[in-house]
Amino acid sequence: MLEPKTFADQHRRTRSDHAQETAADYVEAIDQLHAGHGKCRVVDLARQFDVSHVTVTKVIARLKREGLVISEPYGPLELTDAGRQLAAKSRRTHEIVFQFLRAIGVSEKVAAIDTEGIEHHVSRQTLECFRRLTEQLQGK
Amino acid sequence: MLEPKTFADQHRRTRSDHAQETAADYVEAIDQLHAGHGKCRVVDLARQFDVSHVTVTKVIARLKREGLVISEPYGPLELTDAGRQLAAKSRRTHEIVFQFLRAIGVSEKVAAIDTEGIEHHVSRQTLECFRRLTEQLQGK
DNA sequence: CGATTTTCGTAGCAAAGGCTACATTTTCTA
DNA sequence: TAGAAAATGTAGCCTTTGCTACGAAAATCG
Repeated sequence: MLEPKTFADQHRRTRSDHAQETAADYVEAIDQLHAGHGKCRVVDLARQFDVSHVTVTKVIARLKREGLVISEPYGPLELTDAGRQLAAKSRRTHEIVFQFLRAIGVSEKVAAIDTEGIEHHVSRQTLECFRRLTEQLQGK
Repeated sequence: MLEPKTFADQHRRTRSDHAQETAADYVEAIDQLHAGHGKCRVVDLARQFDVSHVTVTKVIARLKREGLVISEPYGPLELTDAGRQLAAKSRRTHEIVFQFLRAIGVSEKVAAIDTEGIEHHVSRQTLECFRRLTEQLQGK
């Protein structure tokens, strides 16, 4: 066990999962850009996240090390199976949180922003409560 | 400009406010430890956040530079007025989020954890929706 | 085809927040 | 009060995620 990532421990969660959040954001974006233009380039992500292409390159390098992304020099970015799985999971969570915020009365614009921040910090249990309440509120 | 700029604007927020989140967490903790034992020491924060005392020292050094904390060598940590204000605001937000999660059915344990993650990403508008819905659900 | 523009890679720097190891100061206790 | 224990400080290193600057590769345009 190289990394003691025992997330069973409770207090550790809020701190150092930042890299994991970034990973989720990136694969989600790659997935969506793929669905849109059919391909994803470094410069697309740079524009989307409003960072320099260098920052994107560095994050992508890490995601490649972690087996989430594949690409060749000057080539488009592709997700691995693991990358696609993470993207799908992120997208589902994102959607549940967003719909929940809309359902409780948050405006579309603000909900879009807050979802970005919240989605990485919602446990399975809370997510289920979100989904249930969204149904209830919509069922009215 | 192929992509709408709103995306970039949204992501800018989720990215680099980490230092501000840390500041809020720290002053909140300092405030609560103060309320508890009457004083707060580096080692208390180290235990609370489960990091080394060195990490705490470094964060505190930043918070001192930013005028949120005051302390003398080997002395206890004190909040400035600005620090207390931030702590109070953080505590209010924390409480609203926590009570909201409890109200929608999240267990106390999980709510405590998720609140830590969520509280820094909730806009004023969303917070107001949380508060309103909590009232409604409790009013039943 | 050549030239320009766009995209990408690399080098090097900074800030935050992690760590260990070791020195120092305070505090506790025998 | 002397010595041990606890707390704090300092030095030095790492990783992530930012940046600018500059050069190389690809794509586009004339």
